[in-house]
Amino acid sequence: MIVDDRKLKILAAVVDEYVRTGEPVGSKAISKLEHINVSAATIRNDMAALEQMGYLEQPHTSAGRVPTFMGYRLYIDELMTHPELPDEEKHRLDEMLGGEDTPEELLIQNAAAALTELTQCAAVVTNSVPRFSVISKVEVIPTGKRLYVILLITSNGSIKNKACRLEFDLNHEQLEFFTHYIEENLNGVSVDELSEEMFDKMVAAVSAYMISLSPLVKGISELSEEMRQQELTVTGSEKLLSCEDLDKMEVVKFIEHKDELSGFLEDAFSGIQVKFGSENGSFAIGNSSLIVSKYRKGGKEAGSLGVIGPMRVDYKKIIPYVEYLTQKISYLMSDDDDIINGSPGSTGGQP
Amino acid sequence: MIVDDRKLKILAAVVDEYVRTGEPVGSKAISKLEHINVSAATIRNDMAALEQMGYLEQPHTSAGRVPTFMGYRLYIDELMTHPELPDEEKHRLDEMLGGEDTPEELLIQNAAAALTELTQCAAVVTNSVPRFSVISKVEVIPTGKRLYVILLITSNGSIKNKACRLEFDLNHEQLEFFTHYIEENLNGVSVDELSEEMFDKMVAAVSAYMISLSPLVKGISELSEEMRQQELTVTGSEKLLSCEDLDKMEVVKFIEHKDELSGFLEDAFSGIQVKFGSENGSFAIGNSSLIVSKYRKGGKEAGSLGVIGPMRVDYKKIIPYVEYLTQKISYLMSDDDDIINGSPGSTGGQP
DNA sequence: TTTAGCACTCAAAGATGTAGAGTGCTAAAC
DNA sequence: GTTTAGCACTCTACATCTTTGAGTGCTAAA
Repeated sequence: MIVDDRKLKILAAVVDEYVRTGEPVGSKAISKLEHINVSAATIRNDMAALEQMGYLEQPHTSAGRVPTFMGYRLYIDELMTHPELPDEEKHRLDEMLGGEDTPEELLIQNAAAALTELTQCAAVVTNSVPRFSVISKVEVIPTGKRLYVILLITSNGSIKNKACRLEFDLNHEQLEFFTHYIEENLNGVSVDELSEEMFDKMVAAVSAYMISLSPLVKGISELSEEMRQQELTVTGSEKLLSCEDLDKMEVVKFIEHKDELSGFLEDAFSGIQVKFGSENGSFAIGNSSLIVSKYRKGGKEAGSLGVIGPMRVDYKKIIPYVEYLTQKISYLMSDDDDIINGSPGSTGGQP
Repeated sequence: MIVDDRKLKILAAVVDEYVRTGEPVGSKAISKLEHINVSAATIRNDMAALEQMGYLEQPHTSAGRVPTFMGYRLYIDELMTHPELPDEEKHRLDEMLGGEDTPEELLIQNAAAALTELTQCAAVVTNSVPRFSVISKVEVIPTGKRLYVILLITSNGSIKNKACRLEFDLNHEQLEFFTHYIEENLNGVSVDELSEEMFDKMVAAVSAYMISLSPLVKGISELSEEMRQQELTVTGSEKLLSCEDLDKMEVVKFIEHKDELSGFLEDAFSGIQVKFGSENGSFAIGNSSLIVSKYRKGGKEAGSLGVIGPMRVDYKKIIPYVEYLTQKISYLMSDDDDIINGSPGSTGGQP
């Protein structure tokens, strides 16, 4: 079976029409399109061929054709025309994102809100994980009887704290020793490098000096674990429920277990990706489609952003949105970066 | 129209049956109940009267009757029998909550988990707001060029932090002055007492010394605002999605905007409360019912805990659960109180 | 005041019929 | 060889009709 140009053109036309109308499309409808110059009968023959090759299918004998997910795949990867977003749309998105001084968190939230509104689908975003930022400061502050607060600050400005109860109170000298030890071992280490073993070694080292210090190390370890954690947010999931193409039960299950998506997003390659619900296990809304891209921060991949909708979704419209937002956010974040980085080495002015 | 005892008895029976079966209940079904000794025809007359008074309604002419929300209201407030929870159930709940040394946070979480499991509805809890705890420590830590982290700790152990950028770097003396000033003005002040004016006065005071300190005061003000904020957690919301009586779209919207409930919970009176989704604007899942109660800490109302389910829910079962958990948590928290309070005055061991 | 009986109503579910869209196949035209 | 027109065929969606059963309201008797 030869896949000639005309067949591909017809496949593309079927996808476009189906996306537009939501109804199975027949040979007649295609033949009426401006850019198609063959009769309905010819199209019928080609459609039968495309069906045999697995790109189209018929819901029932006397219905038009619907793209299979192989058909969509071919369309997206090879056939789709990919227009640049017009300037006015870009400005609109810029406004929705917020200006240069918008905090990172809000930037991501705004992107999600914009995607939900513009695409009428659910948006999925992950926050920027500070993978390549380094520990810039660790403080241990006494706050009460045997009660201490650990404070962890990284070069990208994220701050975490945790209360910690020890078995004995530390005297000035012990606290000094511990702070000094931690500073030497952790300052400048990237969040991603921090490993279980590293902390085990540290526990061993400080225990030799004083056993009751080890809860502090454990606390720091937990904090760094928290920092590495990426949070996944899905907004506008109600749009999926009002979508006829999707099984409500599956949507509900997905909403309940959206965290499972997170591993999948991390594994993805860079650049824009389109995955169908049926193509993998963990993200299993049948008939659904996930369009994501990774944004960067300071040149490194930091998080993902995209859209979940029915497979029958306007890829021509959505892909440019996701692409532009990714670029813009990457740009805005890299811009911020050096302002926040400050002078991470400084442990500055304690009285 | 007279509302005699028999009519009330019949209303109660209709609610009970409807809660049990989920189907509109007819006169025949009621007449078969053990404690009802009149014929179906009599019941029909009474039901017609109850319908006219607005307590019952018919989905269509030849169907049985369903309680209106006025009917539920009357049932809950006046008719329902209210059994004491049997001891074995109490013990079961006690175990699910955890022992006396369970931290407050966990206590609340466990209560939510218990409610979800026992009622097969969503549970809603708010954390114990540190309204009456006092500021025990404020620190300002330099972390980079013109970059400072403010740390706020209260007597009940909650910790908040915030990054803050100044226009100039502070020298040792300025930082000392500021820390000292804040300590004098805020230590021992209860979180609830902190007011806008108080901070305005402080800004004025420190500005006289150095204008660039005011962002720090503003930061502290924002942190204290955050502290006063109550966090609302909804667990088991998936139960609502698998509930036929509720509109899935509304449920999903509620899950995404659950924060809106928080204001509503704060306004509630003490004691157990039952509110229907249709009875107020901000909590708008049609046909839903919210059963909440406030727990106390040290004699003062500290937070809420309860259940969200369909209006057709087993009030006889759920209300005792919520009531008992509220009492138990109030008891456990008042017990804990002095352990956690520690030594709030101490600003301890800075080198 | 309560009850039995009966005619009435209505929704849900099944049966039947029709219209229309779309197909595959064949034979003729290019 | 490829494309097209024509035609019989298939199947769904929709509308209409019928049946069934649960439940009611009303009336007259207990």
